[in-house]
Amino acid sequence: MRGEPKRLFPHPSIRRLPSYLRVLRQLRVEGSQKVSCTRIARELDLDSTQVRKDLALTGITGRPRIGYELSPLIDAIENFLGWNRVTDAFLVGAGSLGRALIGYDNFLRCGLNISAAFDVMAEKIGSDIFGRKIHHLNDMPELARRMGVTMGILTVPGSSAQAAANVMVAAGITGIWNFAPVKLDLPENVAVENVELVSSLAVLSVNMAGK
Amino acid sequence: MRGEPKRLFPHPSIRRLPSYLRVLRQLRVEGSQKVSCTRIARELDLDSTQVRKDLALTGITGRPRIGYELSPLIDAIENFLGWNRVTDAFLVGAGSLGRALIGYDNFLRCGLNISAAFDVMAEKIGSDIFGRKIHHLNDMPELARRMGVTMGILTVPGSSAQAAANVMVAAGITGIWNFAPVKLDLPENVAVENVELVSSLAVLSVNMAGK
DNA sequence: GGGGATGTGTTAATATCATAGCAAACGCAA
DNA sequence: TTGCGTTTGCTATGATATTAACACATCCCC
Repeated sequence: MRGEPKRLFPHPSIRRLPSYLRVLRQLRVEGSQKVSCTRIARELDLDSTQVRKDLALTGITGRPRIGYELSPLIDAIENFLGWNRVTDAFLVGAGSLGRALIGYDNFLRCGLNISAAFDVMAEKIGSDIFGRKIHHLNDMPELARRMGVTMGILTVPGSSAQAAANVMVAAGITGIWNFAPVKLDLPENVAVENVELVSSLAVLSVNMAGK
Repeated sequence: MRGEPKRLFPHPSIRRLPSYLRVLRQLRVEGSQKVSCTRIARELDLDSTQVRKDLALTGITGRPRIGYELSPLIDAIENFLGWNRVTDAFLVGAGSLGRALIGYDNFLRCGLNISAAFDVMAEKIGSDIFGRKIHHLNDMPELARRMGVTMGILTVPGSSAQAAANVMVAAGITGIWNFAPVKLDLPENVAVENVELVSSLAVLSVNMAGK
């Protein structure tokens, strides 16, 4: 038996939505006002039926022979993902990966604002990365409470990930974006999304070997 | 119709193998000499049957009531993934993400050695990151040929990703680990693995919203 | 030695996801 | 207005992946 008993929406679909958003925004910049699934599918090398199904679960509806109106569609996807509002997040682990994520301006389009960073190394505390202050991890509970932050990004080494996650949970974090190569042990009510870079590398490795 | 017609091994299984490897190495450090699927499954919150099946495709075999011998199992997985040998790779895009990847020592355990970096910004050329020289992208073909490098890591902004990828292909790269939020248009014989960070964020977003 | 507990390997069943097929909706051109 | 081609939305088929079921092998304890 696994963690989540039922899934409301298919994971693969959710993972594809951001790429749809990308091409839709691009098309809008280019001046389009409507778009067909066929077009999106061609752009991303997917099946058009699949695109249609994915879009359907955002609740939007298209018109035969026309397709979808671009702006409402973009709004629908953003709304579905909760990216139409800005979500503040705290980053834990001000190493080079953390620095890279803070500087990654693409997240703004996803409604993600990394409002502060945390670490435990004394020499880092007080300095800042791209304008975000680095605080001591111990100050997180108070700051999270005061600023109402519930999302955390974990970019510490694997060896200290669980300990850091514990502090985050104690601070009231309910969603952790975990970049550490560790299976975190967390309460039921905390959502986790693991970014396993090496898993991705593994796929590339076997694909290259198979050619 | 999609790109790859047939897949030799199930993707989900391949993606899980590195986490098994992590657990197994940890157990070895702790002094174990054998391990059961049940144990691994518990450690990672998976189904034991699934673990057994995944391990089976590396070709190794266990013994009832005993489990698997640790070291041969680790070797089998590493061998399956091609991580028992060092693979040199070139990194394109010496921004903060590129820097983070170069400094990520975990890749050594995956047989990945980022041997040089490339960029197009004049002020970066000639300097180095963690001991890796930054060359001009135009020098890549010659260096790739000379050093026999066939794997590339793409960490440039989306807007310049396709152009950079074209240079990589021309340089003889046959596998691209793509961190740019773009669907690359590449020849048939080049393997790509896309790391879509925002897809991962999307999943976290809807999971948090659903709690 | 002889149960019992545990763990593998395999086959079968289920759930999930992707793909194909088709009718109805609609704009466009004649 | 009428026929044609396109595109949606739905249904059903097929592929893949996960979970369950079970027979057999091995060790431990008695």
